[in-house]
Order: sequence, then structure tokens, then C-alpha cells
Amino acid sequence: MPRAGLAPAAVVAAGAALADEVGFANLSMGLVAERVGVRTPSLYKHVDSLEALRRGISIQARHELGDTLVRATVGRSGPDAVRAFADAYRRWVLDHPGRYAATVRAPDLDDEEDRRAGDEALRILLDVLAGFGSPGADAIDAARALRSALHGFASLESAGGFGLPRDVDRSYRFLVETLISGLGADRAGDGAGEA
Amino acid sequence: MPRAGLAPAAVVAAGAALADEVGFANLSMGLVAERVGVRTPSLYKHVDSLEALRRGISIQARHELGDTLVRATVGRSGPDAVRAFADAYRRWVLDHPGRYAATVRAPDLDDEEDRRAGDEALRILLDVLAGFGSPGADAIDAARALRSALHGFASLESAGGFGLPRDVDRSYRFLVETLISGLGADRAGDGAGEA
DNA sequence: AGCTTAAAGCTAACGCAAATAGCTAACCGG
DNA sequence: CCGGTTAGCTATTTGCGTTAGCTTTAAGCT
Repeated sequence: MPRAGLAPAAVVAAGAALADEVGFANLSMGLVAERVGVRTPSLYKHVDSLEALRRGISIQARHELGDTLVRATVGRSGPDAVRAFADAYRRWVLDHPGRYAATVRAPDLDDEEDRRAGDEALRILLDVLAGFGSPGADAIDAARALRSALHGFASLESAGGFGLPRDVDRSYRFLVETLISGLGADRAGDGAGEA
Repeated sequence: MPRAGLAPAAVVAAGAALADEVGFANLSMGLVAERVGVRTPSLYKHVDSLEALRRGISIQARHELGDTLVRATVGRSGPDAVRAFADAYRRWVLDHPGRYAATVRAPDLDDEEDRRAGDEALRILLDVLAGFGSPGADAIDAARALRSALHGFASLESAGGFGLPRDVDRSYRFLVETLISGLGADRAGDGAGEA
């Protein structure tokens, strides 16, 4: 029997591709094995378990998303950077639904690499928002607001949550502009800003 | 052997309670059976399958969330209604993480009841936003924006996605006020408003 | 080249959860 | 009191994750 010449990274990559096709939750060792041309138990020579494979996909996906976001926003600033960030974010999620589902899993706090991959997108976001004029607003709050909104929209859209025929692109643009407008406004004294 | 006096609704209710404890994804027929004091195969006299049980939990949870939101917002309007809606939403999600995960599943488009339960929250949201002065903004866009933001925040928080020690309540208030402020602003000509 | 050895692949088998089959006993209408 | 319906049971099947243990490949050393 000829060897497949497999490596852990190849298994993770195949798993990520498969997750985009069948859904992250439907990933199974059998499917991955078939995809890489090997019998199921052979996979255990490269990954410890299905759980470990999922974690590997999650970490890889977060890096890919991070790279995409950096590339999309480099050289831009202010509202323009936010728009570019938002567009790249949504595009990537739609193109990689399985990988995206993987990124959402709560990082294992005991796993250094896992935690760092999770912080990556947040750091990029803070850079994008740096110098964005929102008086009295903490940068962390702004980053969380933007991340929540984009994540919420993307995950609802990806899950088919928008039933109505209203144009979804348009709704997304509305969301992004609403946030940009809201982040730019001075709302001193509303109880969330200041101090 | 004495009978347990079970009914489909009781099984679904037990499943929902269990989902909040162990997570919607970790729900199993065995756990539910143990909870209601019956052997696993007996459950199939009341629900067709695990998948059907999940759907039942999902529908019930959506109704519960809808009721909660209606009760929280009745008698209020404008920004005040939005705040009440947002607070009730987050509170419910934190109190019922398993049920909330169930509500996020994409409704089965072939199932009338499932689809209607999914529309319920949206209708409430449209009522809350009715008459909210956002010139040039389509109500559907505004509803999607708010829903995305709240869902995104709640699901990230519920999944433990906010690693940093920054106060989460504060970030939530910031998000809600940002949206209210953004929705109230006139942004004619930004490409998303103005029909 | 030939020998040794780590590891990549295989088949076989186990454990667990979902689901089905078929039996038994409890309640409900007469 | 009696017959039918049905909730519950045990036993069994199927499918997937995982482990055990064997075989063969390929790489490294002399």
C-alpha cells in the first residue's frame, strides 16, 4: 500500500475545507478520512481526536480571518477603515461558513496558542478604531460593539436567519453606517461614556 | 411499574431546562430520559427523534423569548423601548444559554410553525422601532441592525468570547446607546438610506 | 547495498448514543 | 369486569469515535 504522505497540517486543512461544505457541526472523522484518501483510524496518527482537530481548524481559521482583515484595512483609517473591515469580514464569513463557525468557539483558556489566536482579530479591530473620534468612549467598548454587530449579522445571515426578501447587502450597509455614525457622535452623559 | 405520566410538552420542557445546564449541543436522549425518570427508548413514545426534540425546544424557546420581550417593552416607545428591549434580551440570554442557542438554529422552511416562531421576535422588534425617527431608513434594515448587534453581543458573551477584564455591562450599554444614536441620526445620501 | 527502526497505514474490536422491534403492564371506555 | 390503547420496558441494530495491535513503507546509518 502506497503512503498518502499526510501531515497534521494537511489533515487540518482538509477538515477546514470540509467544514465549509458540510458545516462545522457535521464534521466527522470518517468524512475527513475519505477526503484525504485514508481509512478513519489512520487519522489518529496525525491528530489526537476529533476535538483536537476542531481546535486546530479553529486556530487556523482565526489566523486566516485575521490575515484577511489586515490586508483589507492596511493603509486606511477612520470610517473608511471600518467599512473595509466590515466588508472583508462579511465576505470571508459567507465564503467560509464552516471555518467561521469554528472561530466562534470559546477559546480554551488553558491553551496559550488558542487564546492568542482569539485575541488577534480584537487587536486588529483596536488598530482600525484607533484615532476614531468617539469622545468619551473606551476603545474596548467600541471594539466590542463593532465586533458584536458584525458577528451577529454575519452569523445570522450565514445561518439563513434573514427570511424576508429585503436586500441583505443593503441592510448590511445600513448597519455599518449606523455604527459609524453612532461611534462618531458625542454622547457624553449617557451613562456609558465619560470617566 | 408505575407510569411517569409523561407528555410531549413535558419532554420538551425538560429538554429545554437541561439544555441550559449542559449546553444545547450536548443534549442527549439519555440525559433527558434520566431527567424525566424514564429509560431512553421510552422517550420515543413522545418525540420522534433527537432532531425533533431540538426543534420543539427551539420553537418553545422562541415563544418564551418573544413573551419576555413583549412584556419588557409594552407601554414604552422610542429610545426607551429600545433600551428595555435590549436589556430584556441580554438578561434572558444569560439566564437561558441553552434555550438561546436553540433559538438561533435556522428555522426549517418546510415547517410552518417553526417559521412563524422565528418571525415573532422580528415583529416585536418592528413594533419597538415603529415611529423611531430614523429618516430615510427602512424599518427592516433597522430591525436587522438591532437584532444583529444584540444577538452578536449576547452570543459572544454567552460563549465566553470577551476575554478582557473590561466591564461587560458597560460595553453593552455603550453598544445600545451607539445604536440608538446612530439610528436617530439623519444619514441621507450614505447609500443605505433614502429608498 | 543491506540492516535497523520510527512511523504511516491497515483491519479488528470496543464503547457509547440514536433509533427500532417487540413484549408487558397500566389506564380508559364500555 | 373486560378489551383496547399506549406508556414503559428490555433487547438489538447501526453508526461513529477511539484504541489495540499488526504490517509495510521509507528513511537513516554503516
